[in-house]
Amino acid sequence: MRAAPTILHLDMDAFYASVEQASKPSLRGKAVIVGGLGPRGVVATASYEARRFGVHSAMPMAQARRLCPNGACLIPRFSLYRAVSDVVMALLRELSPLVEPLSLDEAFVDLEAGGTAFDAESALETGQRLRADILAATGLNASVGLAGSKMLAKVASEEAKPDGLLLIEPGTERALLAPMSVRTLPGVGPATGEHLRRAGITTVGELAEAGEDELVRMVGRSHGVGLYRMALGLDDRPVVAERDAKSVSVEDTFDVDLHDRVRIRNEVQRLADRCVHRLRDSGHSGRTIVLKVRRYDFSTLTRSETLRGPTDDPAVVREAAARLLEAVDTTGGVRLLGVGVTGLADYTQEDLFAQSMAAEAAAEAAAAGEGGAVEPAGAAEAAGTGGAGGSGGPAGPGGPAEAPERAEPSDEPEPARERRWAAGSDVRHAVYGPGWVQGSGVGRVTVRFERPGSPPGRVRTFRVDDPELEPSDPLPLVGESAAGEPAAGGPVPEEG
DNA sequence: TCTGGGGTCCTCACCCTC
DNA sequence: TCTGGAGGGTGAGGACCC
Repeated sequence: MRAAPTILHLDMDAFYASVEQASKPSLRGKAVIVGGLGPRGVVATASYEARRFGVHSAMPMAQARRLCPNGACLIPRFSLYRAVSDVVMALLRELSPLVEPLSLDEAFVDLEAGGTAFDAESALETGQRLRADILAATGLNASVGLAGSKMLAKVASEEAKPDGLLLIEPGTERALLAPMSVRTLPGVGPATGEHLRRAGITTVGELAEAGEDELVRMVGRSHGVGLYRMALGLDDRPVVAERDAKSVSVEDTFDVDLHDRVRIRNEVQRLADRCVHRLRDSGHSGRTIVLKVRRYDFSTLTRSETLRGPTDDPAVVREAAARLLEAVDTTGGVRLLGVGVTGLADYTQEDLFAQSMAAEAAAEAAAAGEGGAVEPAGAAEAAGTGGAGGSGGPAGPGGPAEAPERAEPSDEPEPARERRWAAGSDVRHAVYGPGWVQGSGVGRVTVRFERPGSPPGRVRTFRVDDPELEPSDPLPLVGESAAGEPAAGGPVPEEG
C-alpha cells in the first residue's frame, strides 16, 4: 500500500541570515554571513548571496571572509531567531497536533493526523497556504517538501529550495532517488560517504543494487539495514511531537589554547556551573557527568562518571568534573572544554531523600509500625558527592550547594559597562533611536540606524563609551513597532 | 588563519553478576 | 569449586545532524 504524501517537511531558507536581512533593510540582497566572529569562529548560516562566493555553514569564518570580503559578518542573535521560530511553529501546530521540530528552522508535520490533508491535492494546497502564512507572519521564505515519509519529505524540501514546494508522488520515489548522491540520505555523512565511495557506490541507485547483506557487511548491522531501506524509499518512522531531552551540555572553544592547569580547572568549574544552570532551567537532573577536552591537535577525548543517583547540585557536578579533569593530560594545550550531564531524570536524589523523610514522618504519625520503604543511604551519599570515599578528588570541604549565580548571557546583548560592540548586535541611541552595530575598533563603533519596516538607514560613528549608546533587545520583524509598515517579504534576490 | 555548539545514536571494550 | 557464556551497566569514541 502506498502512503499518501501527507508528511510535510518545512525548512526555512538560510534562516539566521534571512532573519538578519529582514531585520536590517540595508542588508537585503547582500551577502550576509552569520557565525562566530572570533579567531576560531565558524559560519552558522550564509545568505544565498554569500553562497555564490562558495561560503557555506561549518566553514571557518576566516575562510569565509577571504572568499567573500564584502559580506556582512554578524554574530547570531538566538533570542530573535527563537521568537521567529515560535511564530512559525505555532502556524504548524494549527495544521496538526503532530509537529516534530528538528531545530529552530525545520520541522516535520503529519498533515493526515491533523485532518488538514488526505491526498496529494489537499497536501499541496495546505503546503502553499502554509508558505504564504509564514511569509505574512514573519516576512521570511520557507521551502516545503511533501511525501509519504519523513525521509522523502526532507528530500523534497531540499530539492524545492529556495522558496519552493515539491511533492513526491507515491510510486515515483525510487526513480527520483536513484540518480541522487548517497549523501542525500540522512545518516550518510563524510565518513560513510567516503566509505561507500571506496566501494564504488556513489548514488542511491547503486546503494539499492548493492543489497542489504553487502551494506550490513560494510557499515554494520543497524546502519546497513537502515541505509538499504532508505535507498528503496522505505521509511516508516512516525512524526513524534514530544521528544525527551537525553543530555544537557555546554562547551567553550578558546581563542587561544589554554596551558595553565589552574586556568583549565577554573574554566571547568565555570562550565559545570553553566551546565547545571541549563539543567535546572530544563527541569532536569542527571546521573552521568561528562567532561570533554579537545586538545591543541584537535584530538578530542571524553571522560565520564556515573553517580549513585541523579543530581542538579552544582557542587556535585563541579566536583565530578574536577575529578574527571585530574585523569586528563593537558600538556600541549587545550582548545576546547565542555561539561555535560546525561542520564536525565525529572527528580533528584535529594527529592527522594525528602520523600523518604516525609514518608517516615507520615509513618510515625500514623504509628502503624511499618518501616519506610525508601532507603535514604544512597541518596545521602550521592548528594554528598560520590567521591566522599577514597577517590582522592579535590572535594572541597562541603561548599555551599547553591545555584550558580552566573547568568548565561550567550545571546543577550553585552552589558553596557563592558563597552564591547559585536557586529550585528542591537543598540539604541538616545537621539537616533534603534540601530545595529556595523563594526567597531580603535575606540569607535559604527551604527546603522534602521529597523525591520524602514528603508535602509544611515550610518553614524560614535566613541565606544558614548553614554547615549546602549545595547538593546531585537525589534520584531513584523509588527506594530515597525512604523506601521509590514516588513518587506524577506530578502530581495538581486545581484550584489 | 583551519575546523563552533548542542545534541542523538551506535559500536565496542571491559567488568561484573548470574 | 571452577569455568564459560549471556547479558547488563559503564566508559570511550566516532559519525552524524542542524
